[in-house]
Amino acid sequence: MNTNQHQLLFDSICKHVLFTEQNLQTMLTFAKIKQFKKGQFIIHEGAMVRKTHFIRKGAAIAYFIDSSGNEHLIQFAVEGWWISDIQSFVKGSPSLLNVQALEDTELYEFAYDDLNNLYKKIPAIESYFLAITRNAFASFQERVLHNLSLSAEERYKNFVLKYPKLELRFQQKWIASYLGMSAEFLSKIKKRLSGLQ
Amino acid sequence: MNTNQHQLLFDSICKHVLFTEQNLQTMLTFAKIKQFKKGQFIIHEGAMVRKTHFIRKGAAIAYFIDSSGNEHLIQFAVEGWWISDIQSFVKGSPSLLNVQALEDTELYEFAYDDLNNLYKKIPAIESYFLAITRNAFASFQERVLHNLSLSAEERYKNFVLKYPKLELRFQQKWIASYLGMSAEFLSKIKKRLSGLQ
DNA sequence: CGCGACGTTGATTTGCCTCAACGATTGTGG
DNA sequence: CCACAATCGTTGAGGCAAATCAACGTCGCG
Repeated sequence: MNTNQHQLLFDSICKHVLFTEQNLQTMLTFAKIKQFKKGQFIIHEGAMVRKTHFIRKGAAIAYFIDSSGNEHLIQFAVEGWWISDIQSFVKGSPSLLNVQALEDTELYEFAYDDLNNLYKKIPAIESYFLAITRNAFASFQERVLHNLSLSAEERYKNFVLKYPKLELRFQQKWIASYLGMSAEFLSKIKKRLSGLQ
Repeated sequence: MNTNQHQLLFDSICKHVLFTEQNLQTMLTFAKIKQFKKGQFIIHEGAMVRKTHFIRKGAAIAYFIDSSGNEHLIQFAVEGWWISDIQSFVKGSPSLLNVQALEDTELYEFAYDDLNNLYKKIPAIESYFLAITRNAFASFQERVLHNLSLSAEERYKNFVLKYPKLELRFQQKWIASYLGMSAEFLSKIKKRLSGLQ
């Protein structure tokens, strides 16, 4: 097992805390590496999976299906991002979300209990999770703020500025859902914007 | 300084991690206790305050003022809750939010750097912050989900069920703002609901 | 007591949704 | 590798949930 193949995870951690290659090796003994084909489910709604995932390759989404059968995108993830159903992960309750691979995907899977043990062995990992959880929290707060204060068109323009790569990589219906508008309306917004410039 | 007067903070921490009274005493040496009169600002928009606050008594809100001058409520807080501008706190950027006391309020103030030092002395505090940040993250995710999938009336009914005490304690205009609807529309919803039962 | 903020109610408007039909693209099995 | 299906994106018509605007009653506070 060489570090090179785990560079993405290593870098992600080093960005926030002091971390050695030895630490990484220890951490990896707690991880399962899994592969998913495009379209496969990483977590199924209703499943009891107290796990979180770090994507090494590919892309995935987490979405919710409401009582009318409409799908609502909660989160995107690509290489270097974490994805899970945080509510289920924290509370140990059944998953409310589906997490699905949108491309062939390779990821690290960590179980809740294993992480707690890891924190004891390597406190820096807990610091790392505090840092990234705080960032995720801040970005969800920003999303709420945008939902409250911006029009559909402004939200879309904002999204393209913030995530130009996601815009190209994910289908428009998912982007529309993420932004809280219908796919048809996003299509009209894009037409309007391209006509203007 | 006796523990009794700090029971609320102590309990909040003990709910998540192992914590001694000695730990609490150490933690308190890093805290400032402050008082605010009803209406006073705890954090002003634009201020550089890398601080977070735990409310011992009273009530506060964090809200955003958009480019049209409309106020949007991001967060409520009462006794036993933490409140800050998380973005500003994490990044060290100027505050985007106003944090304001809605009643006479007493709180503990912790500076970002002090907390980092505290984590080194008492690792349990970092575990505690990971736990509560994760909870806050999960509840913002739930809020996004509700915004995406529920009608205004459903969001309101949900809110009353989840926070019956907040419903009584905060003005309706703030509750409407929190739920992403106009104050007038919330008024109409309440009338409709009271008429039905 | 009087002023200003808050809450209520109704009339009108609007941003966005829904539905439907059609073109474009992608995936799949023969 | 092509044919066909399925999914996705586009466009337009019509509708609705919620916003906005305005007027008035009410409450709390200096």
